[in-house]
Amino acid sequence: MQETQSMYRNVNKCLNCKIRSKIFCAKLNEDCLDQISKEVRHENLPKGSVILSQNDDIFNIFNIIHGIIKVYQLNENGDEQIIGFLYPGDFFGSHEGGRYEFYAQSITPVKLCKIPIKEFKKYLSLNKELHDSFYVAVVNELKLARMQINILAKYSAEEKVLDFLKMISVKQVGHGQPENPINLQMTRSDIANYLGLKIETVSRAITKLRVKNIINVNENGLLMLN
Amino acid sequence: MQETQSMYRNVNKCLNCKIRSKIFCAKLNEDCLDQISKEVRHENLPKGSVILSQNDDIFNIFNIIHGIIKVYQLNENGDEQIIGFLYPGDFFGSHEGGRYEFYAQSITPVKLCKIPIKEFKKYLSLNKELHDSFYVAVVNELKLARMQINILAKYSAEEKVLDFLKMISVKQVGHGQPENPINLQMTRSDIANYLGLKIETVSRAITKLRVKNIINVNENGLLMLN
DNA sequence: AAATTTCATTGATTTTAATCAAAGAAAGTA
DNA sequence: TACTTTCTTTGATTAAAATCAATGAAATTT
Repeated sequence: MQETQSMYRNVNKCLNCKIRSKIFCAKLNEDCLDQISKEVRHENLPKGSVILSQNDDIFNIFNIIHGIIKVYQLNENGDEQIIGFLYPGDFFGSHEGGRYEFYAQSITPVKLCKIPIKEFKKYLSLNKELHDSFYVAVVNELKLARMQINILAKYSAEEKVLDFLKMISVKQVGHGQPENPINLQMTRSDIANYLGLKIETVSRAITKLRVKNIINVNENGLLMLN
Repeated sequence: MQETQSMYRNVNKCLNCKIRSKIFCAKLNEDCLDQISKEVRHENLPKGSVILSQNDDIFNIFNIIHGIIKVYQLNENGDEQIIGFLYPGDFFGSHEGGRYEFYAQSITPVKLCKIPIKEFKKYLSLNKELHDSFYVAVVNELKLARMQINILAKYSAEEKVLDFLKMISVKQVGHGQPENPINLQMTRSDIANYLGLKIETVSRAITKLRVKNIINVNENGLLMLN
């Protein structure tokens, strides 16, 4: 009896999942969802939580239900290098080689869906569509990485910062939010790191863009692209 | 009779391929190699040839048999942004979405193995290992892209150039050559572009590294990492 | 081989971003 | 609420890379 209750609760977790249509779980039929919902755990974590670390063994993959995560690597000097920001509907943690390739840390409070990789791999090998959606996910990561390369290679700080703001705006739209205002949840320090700049330079670039009326600040202090 | 001759010639092309063990073709059995060798074409191209262009429909995928290729995108200002250099044994041209994601241009004379994607896809769907090796290839591209991000985000030109030289050295070793001397087939302009610097800055950085004895120039004028 | 073009290095100057420093704003804690 | 800490902006100065310019070296063409 208790088992049945628990089952139903779990089925609901996946069947009623708000981000399911956006993620690879959209490829799973009801039977699969039924089974896998027993394995997934929802986790609520405060801002600043390190969810996974580079080189750790992979035990779980994660979907972001809400909140924002920054993804970074440590370079050979031990310095953090941010390589991306993840939003609701994004997933992370799957890699060839069995070890995580980066650190993932929440920059807002987050709600995550945590799936044990061991259980999940069973469905991967059975479901070609599901398998393909992982391939597409990596291809997408590659596109984002190359977008970052194109931004980093720009010569002026102003261009880099403007491109960054546009990128976040586009990301927002992709996650069902309006393109303006730009919800910069990350700190200036995170932006600077992502762009290969110093925080003062980012701050001054934003000021210059405002003076040039390329962006402006709305009544709530949020940035707007003009 | 002529048909048979032609067949044998083609079989030999793949069976005797020098880079086969390094690439996805290693996953094909003799039967497959036999069949596919009828479809592949070898192409010898001079330095400076544009092999494929961003947004073109994908008709072929390519393996590099020898020579070096630069891969670049055009940014929104129409400027070239180099996102990688490819060496013998590297393959390129496969993408989700049916269109090439970048330009590929030879920076030395090259010999390529050209495989029609339409024919090749038949084997892909039948051979899981082959399919997986494509996934691994994308994951590898992603690793390289993130390596470039880590280099681009560095604050000093000297660090960027040194990291670049080390990267090329490691690439050489991965392709069976010694780590020294460093065979920089690309121009200073290409290096500068890859690193988000100007050619004069690259040149000066190399001079500084030499003065500091971090690198030196051998009798043939080639760079050596100390 | 000579001429031309492309590529690489170095110098002088200008522009830009980093650094150092301080103050103001926002967020978190007692 | 007051206090503390963190984050952001702005100013002054320094350091680094871009730009402008010229020369030298290498590769390509005739």
